[in-house]
Amino acid sequence: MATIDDVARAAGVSTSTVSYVLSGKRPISAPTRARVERAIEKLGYRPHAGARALASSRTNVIALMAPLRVGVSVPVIMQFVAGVVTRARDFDHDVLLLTQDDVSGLDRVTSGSMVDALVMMDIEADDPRVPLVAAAKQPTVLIGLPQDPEGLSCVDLDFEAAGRLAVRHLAGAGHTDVALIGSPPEVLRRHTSYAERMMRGLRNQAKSSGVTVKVEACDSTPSGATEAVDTLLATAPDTTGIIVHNEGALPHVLARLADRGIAVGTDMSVVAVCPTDVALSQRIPMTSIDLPAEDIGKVAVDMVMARLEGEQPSETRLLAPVLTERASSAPGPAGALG
Amino acid sequence: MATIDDVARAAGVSTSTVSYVLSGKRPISAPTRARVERAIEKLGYRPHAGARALASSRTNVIALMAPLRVGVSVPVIMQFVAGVVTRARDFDHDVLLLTQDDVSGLDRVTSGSMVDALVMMDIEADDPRVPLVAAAKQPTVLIGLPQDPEGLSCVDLDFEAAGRLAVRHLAGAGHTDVALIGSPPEVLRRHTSYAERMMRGLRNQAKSSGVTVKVEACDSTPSGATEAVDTLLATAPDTTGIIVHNEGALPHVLARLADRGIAVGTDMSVVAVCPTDVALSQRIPMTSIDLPAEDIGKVAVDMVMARLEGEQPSETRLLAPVLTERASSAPGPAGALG
DNA sequence: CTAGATCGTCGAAGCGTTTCAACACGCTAA
DNA sequence: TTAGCGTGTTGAAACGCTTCGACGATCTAG
Repeated sequence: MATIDDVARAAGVSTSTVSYVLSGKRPISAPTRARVERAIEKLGYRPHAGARALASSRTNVIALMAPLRVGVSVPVIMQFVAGVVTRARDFDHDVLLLTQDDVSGLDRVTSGSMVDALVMMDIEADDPRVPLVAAAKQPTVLIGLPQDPEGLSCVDLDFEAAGRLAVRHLAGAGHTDVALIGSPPEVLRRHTSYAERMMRGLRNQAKSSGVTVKVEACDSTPSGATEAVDTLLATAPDTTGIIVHNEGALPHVLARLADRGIAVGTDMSVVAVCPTDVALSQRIPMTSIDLPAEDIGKVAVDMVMARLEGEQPSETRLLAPVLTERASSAPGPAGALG
Repeated sequence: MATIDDVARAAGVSTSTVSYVLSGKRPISAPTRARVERAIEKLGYRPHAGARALASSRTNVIALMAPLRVGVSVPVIMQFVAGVVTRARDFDHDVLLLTQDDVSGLDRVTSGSMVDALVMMDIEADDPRVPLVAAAKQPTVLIGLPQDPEGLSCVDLDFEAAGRLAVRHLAGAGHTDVALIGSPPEVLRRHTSYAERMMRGLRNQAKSSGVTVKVEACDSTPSGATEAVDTLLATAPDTTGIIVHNEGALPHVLARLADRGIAVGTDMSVVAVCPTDVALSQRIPMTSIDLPAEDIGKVAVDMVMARLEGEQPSETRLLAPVLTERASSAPGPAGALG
């Protein structure tokens, strides 16, 4: 492999000149720059990442910690990851992938100066990783909200607004008895922030819209979904609007409704909270509040890069929810009000 | 951050002694080792990854190129990735994630010495990336088979054997008219190796088992699946056994069969080729040939590490398929033969 | 015409490791 | 007694880059 000295020799300049051509940190005359660039081209020169990191304390790599296992919906994770990786490239950075459970990896990559910054997904209310990254010298952005986001950068969908929006949509269409089929019980038990924020928005809006709202936890399995639907219809038989905030369960919820002879979009309005492509790949196109996973990933990178460049203060950004009406929802018993 | 020199000073030894304690490449007496380890502990010392990479030409990072976008099934990708990342950790390596379309990333990470080795997923018959990695100084393992695997390390499920196994299962249960609902047309058009290997196995076994086999390409969408099922039943109405090799379409294939009043597991036997968890999360538990994505990812890492350590020759490993019988298949018109 | 900026380039000192050659020491064998 | 050996440790030279201070040369203002 050619080194920067080889390039310098070939171009008849000093090592530092080549470096400055590469980094643009000092002005270089056009002819010199051209000579250097030609030499780089001819030798197929690539700077050695390790040497660069050593000299500059910059690796041009960011760490992404993602839940590669159970729990969160797989398509959502993939979209986050895709968003992070592609946006990182826009900033000339690569992505080192860490698994959620590899907590020691945090120390490894931060103390070992393997990365310039971190992005962590799937933050829980009382996440053990949060104190670790708060102590690290690298800036971090969390996707999701911990209990106390003080001094941390966070980004997420505004689930509270999403809850309100979903209820407002159904209430506006004349539904008076609505329900949420939500996250699995263990997610609720961990007080995961997005589930709680969703419910808060839901309940507040229900109160002010004058509708009732029943909440069912739901495992992301066929049987979990069946059970949730059956329990719901047994305990709240007047329900005509359902909000599903659980991508894994969604197809099975729809299947169970169909099995029971309930026509979604006619007898029952269903609003899903999920990525658009998931909403569109159900048995009927779902009215949905988009979970813009890829966008959130991109915003996370934007934020972490901003903190890397200038000394931006930490901030929390909650993305406004957008509801798109499709075939799964329709006016309810009281008719459209809006 | 403490450096190796700080540790040496604190322990009253030379820098190189600390290095040898860390690497174990030279014998160090027990008392000295203990002093050094105590100093490391006390100072919270972590070697600087860049400095290490520069001096040793080893980064302890491997690159993983994964299709983060359309096409291949998302759960499968995630499982590959999870397998690669967890196994890499067993070898004290981290994973740098590259997207499939970032072809220039190959040059960046190899020429820039950012990684020690590469793993590439979703290889196509005539993949433009293959010549690039063949020229790189880092060893590479491909998940999937290119046209000509000469001199390359590859690993994949033995799809040809899987095709045979699926037909043997159905034929053995007395089915005489079977069908494949397979990959999307564009995948077939690219002559993607796994699809072709599957069909080859299927056809060979059909011939020797004396059953007919009809093949339908199928988009991974609700409408694509509906269309495939309808066409199949129109052109081959005697079909009693279907092999589905398309996870995205699987739920919609089952839904369409149900809509047409065909009872899967009774009127129609269906064998899926997909990860076990996908097989289990359908409306009924599917008889399936497991696509052991996580295992394949792990094997890929094992292979690439072997090539990194010793100078192992390249090899191709095809994992034997395993069929698990569940509720979606049953004896056919001719009764069980086995 | 000169003092001072400005521009373009250079030399050299790091950055924090690994690793090679060398060496001191206590053994064993002759 | 000494030559030779293995063991444990050291000093110093890389590794390939960035960046700081310095220095001519050229331009500008007074």
